[in-house]
Amino acid sequence: MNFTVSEENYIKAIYHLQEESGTVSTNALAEKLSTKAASVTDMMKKLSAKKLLHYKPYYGFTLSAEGRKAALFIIRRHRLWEFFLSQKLGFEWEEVHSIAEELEHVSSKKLIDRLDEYLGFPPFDPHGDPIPDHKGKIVARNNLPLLLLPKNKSGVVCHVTNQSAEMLELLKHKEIGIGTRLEVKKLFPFDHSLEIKIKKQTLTISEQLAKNIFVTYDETSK
Amino acid sequence: MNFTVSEENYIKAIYHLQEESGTVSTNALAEKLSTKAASVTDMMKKLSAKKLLHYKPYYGFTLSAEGRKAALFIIRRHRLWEFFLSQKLGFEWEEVHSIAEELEHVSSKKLIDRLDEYLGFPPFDPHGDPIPDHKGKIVARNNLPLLLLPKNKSGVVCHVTNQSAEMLELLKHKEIGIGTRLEVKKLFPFDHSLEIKIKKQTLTISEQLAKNIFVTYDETSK
DNA sequence: GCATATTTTTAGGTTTGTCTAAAATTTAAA
DNA sequence: TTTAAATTTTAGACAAACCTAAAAATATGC
Repeated sequence: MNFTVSEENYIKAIYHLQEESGTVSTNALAEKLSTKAASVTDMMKKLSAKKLLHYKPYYGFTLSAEGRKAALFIIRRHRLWEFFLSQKLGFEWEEVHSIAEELEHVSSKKLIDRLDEYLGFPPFDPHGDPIPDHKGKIVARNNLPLLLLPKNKSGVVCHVTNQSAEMLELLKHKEIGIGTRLEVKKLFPFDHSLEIKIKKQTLTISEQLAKNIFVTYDETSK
Repeated sequence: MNFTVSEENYIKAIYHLQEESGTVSTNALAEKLSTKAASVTDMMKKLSAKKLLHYKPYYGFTLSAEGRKAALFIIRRHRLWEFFLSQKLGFEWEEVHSIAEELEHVSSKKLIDRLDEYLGFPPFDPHGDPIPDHKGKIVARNNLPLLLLPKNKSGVVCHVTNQSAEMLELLKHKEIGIGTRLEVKKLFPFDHSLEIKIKKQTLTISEQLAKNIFVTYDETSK
């Protein structure tokens, strides 16, 4: 199967929306892709004719097995390039997303499998998202939203959901990254802000930021 | 300046045709791009409106200074990716061209400059073609067609012009690559074939193949 | 349960890059 | 130098991916 750049962007966006919220509406997809609802409807007809999604007019759509498989290969390419950019070319994590957005459409399977090997088959990209393997298989992540981490128990940041440059800039400023070990010390009901400890420092983060941070909680650790 | 994939392919093709034969005709360009003359005329109007080429209907076209600069940056991207594919990912030299053809359209300048640095600022790609630097400057090559290499003087292969998979396959079979040192032993007037010596072996190559091989001739060597 | 608001689809139009067929222009040949 | 051949351009169409505005269908409020 070979897709246009536009088709690939739609497939990927549908996959992500399904992950985030289960359902995908025409308007939600239009917003995600910065396009208009009418354009989405056009493309839905095209993709459903190609059997990539189940589509019933007015009742939304979901990816077919084949569509999901296609999405996973696009995501594989995206995340491997992100890893390459960050690891080999020294890009900051807030820069990699937009460049990988272009590289992901280069579709030689051999290229991607070789790149994967060259990078040492990394299981996660720089944002902590899992990288599908050469068969499109993705590892399950055992993670917890930071807001649910028990107080005074340490966790390790493994994933951030929102990948806007704005949020990544804030995380970088606070020196929070994938792999950072931290503890929640206090929760203020007034504005739902949290006080957390990283190494020796104590700092405050907003509810909005905390919602986007996921940690692995290692029950045996201190 | 930002170009579409199509515009970039036209700019690059015009540059190469100019290099090869000085002039560029509508038909030659159409053939090079596997398209039709009418499509070429359409694009010529577009590119000349963008001041990338000098165009007078019925009298051909040449790249403007700006068009040449654009071409050199596209070629820079292409050749750096070729080098990466061959050097880092272990691709054979006949495989790199078509993959680089896609990668070259990813246009982040920062990406390419970082890649260049990562690769150690290579001056030549795997086919021996020079890689323009970050300012678009290209080094002059001091090379000689194999047919003009004096008999019994050794030269080093530095460049092959035809980059079809067919020719590269043949070169690989005969174990001739960039950097191979060889000598011309005999020239047969009947079919213009050559007998050459590589290391300890003697082998025969056709005129057709020899025409596409260029060597550096080091006068001080044996 | 009906009227109104929201969402989604349809209808019709635009741009980019392509095509075929016909017309215009230049080149070559007799 | 005049005519035939080859090349190039124009004219008109088409597909992909997008748009706006209007119509259709679904969801919501009273």
